[in-house]
Amino acid sequence: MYENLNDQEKRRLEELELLEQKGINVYPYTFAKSHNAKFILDTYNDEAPEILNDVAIAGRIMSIRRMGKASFFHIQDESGKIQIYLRKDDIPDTYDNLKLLDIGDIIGIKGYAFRTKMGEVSVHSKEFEILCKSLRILPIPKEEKDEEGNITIHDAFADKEARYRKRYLDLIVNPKIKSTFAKRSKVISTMRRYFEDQGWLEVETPILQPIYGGASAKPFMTHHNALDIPLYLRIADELYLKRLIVGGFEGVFEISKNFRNEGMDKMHNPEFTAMEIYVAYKDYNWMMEMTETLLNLLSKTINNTDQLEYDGNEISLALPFRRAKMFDLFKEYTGKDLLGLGKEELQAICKELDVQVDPKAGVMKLLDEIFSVKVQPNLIQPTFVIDYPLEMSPLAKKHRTDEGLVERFELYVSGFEVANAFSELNDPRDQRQRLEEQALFRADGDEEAMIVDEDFLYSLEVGMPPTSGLGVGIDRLVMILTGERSIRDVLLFPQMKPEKTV
RNA sequence: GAUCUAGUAGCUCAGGGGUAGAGCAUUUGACUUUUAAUCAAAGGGCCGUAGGUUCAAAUCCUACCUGGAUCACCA
Repeated sequence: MYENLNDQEKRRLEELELLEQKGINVYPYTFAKSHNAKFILDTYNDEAPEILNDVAIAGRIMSIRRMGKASFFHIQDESGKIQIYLRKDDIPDTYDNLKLLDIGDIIGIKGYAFRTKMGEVSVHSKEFEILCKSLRILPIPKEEKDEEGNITIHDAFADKEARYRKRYLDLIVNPKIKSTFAKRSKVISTMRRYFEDQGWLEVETPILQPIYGGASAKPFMTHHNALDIPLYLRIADELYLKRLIVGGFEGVFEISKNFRNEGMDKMHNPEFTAMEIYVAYKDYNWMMEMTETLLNLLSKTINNTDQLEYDGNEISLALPFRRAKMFDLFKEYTGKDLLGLGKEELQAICKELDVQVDPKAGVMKLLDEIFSVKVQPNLIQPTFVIDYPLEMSPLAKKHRTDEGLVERFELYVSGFEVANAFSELNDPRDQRQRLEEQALFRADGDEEAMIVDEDFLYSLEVGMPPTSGLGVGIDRLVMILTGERSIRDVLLFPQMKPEKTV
């Protein structure tokens, strides 16, 4: 049954069997915890230790120091670590069973809190109970505390591959990362509550879609056996959420996974969490205010401040955020007015600016390239980039005054995109024309161009009120708010190449 | 996809053609307020995988596998 065990693991299995031979249930059903570690450490009072005279705590053994007839363990629960003290005099019948415990086992302790001679608040155990035996070895680091209380970690479990593949080990031995995921959870719950408070409705739309759309991306494909049809995993929620605005909801949002069959790097995971929201009778100006208010709220809720540090930069999420027209930013960072320029002119400018481009690239691609290289890295402080060229944005409404542009913004923080929003295109004639253009790009070999979705067009023909929509990349937002540089560090289980044993 | 770089004990790493190394972890013994506990002794390895060069390969060469970094692709 267990064949590839090393000597340490075999010994643990033997210990488990020994405990069972003594009639001990190594995997019992419950344990009545009364406190967690942090509570005891926070509330222990040398003047009145009796208030913690009767505590029951449980956790995973993280260190063992046996001293003959007395032992010190550290156990770790969700809140943190606490030391426990066990003495043969207190538990003469079971003390020897401690020898059959290892780092990684989970135990329950009943006893009282006290402070040791060395000054550490601990729990003096009157009873202990095994709650789970661990058969595998944890990569436990050693912590050294100097006289000022500074902790130095030795032999940290730092191998990124191992940490991502075995996240449970990472969480056990690097408990600090828990706070990243607690913050992630709080970002989502705060956002959800904010939207609900405005009266907007959280909805769920299909992940399996016969026609995918709402973004320029390559999809994952699957197959439904009973219907014998291909289905695609969604790349965006947009087209379904807009149908709901057509249906009469005036504010809908969805927080969900999207899937894109593209490259992976520290900004991209094949599945990622997006929040999309659509609000009727609003435009992108209103949406900018909502977005900056939301981000400011999130930062204050998660980090208690609207200031943050990311990638060595001090970033202020104080209101309002900067708004800058895309073509003004081009002027600012390249010194050139690119508005209305053709392909040859842009190619010449790329050469002059030393921006490498594909010779086949069209006007949009050239603009995009110049933007990514010359403008984007400068957008450290939160900046709404507004008013994009029409061809870049097939679902956005034409600008009310500027020919050739659409009412769109993208929010950049620390040089990367966090949010994307439009005044949504609701003229069905214009929408049909734009999607048909996409179909031409597609026929021309652009795998990411959008597909004509007749039912979506039908819904616009039924009529969608003026609407503004926003999409936020939750993973990137969490990166910003937690200071993490890689998307893998804000995903509990990032996608990895399968391990091959060749 | 390209380039660079890494893979050696459970963990963190050293070794760079000639007997496989350290610290921690583990085992045994001592120790009833220790805390990187300490002291004494012991066990533990397909040196990522497969080929090649060589009298001899963890070490040199080639390919592959799996990471990391940078770039490319990509909202």
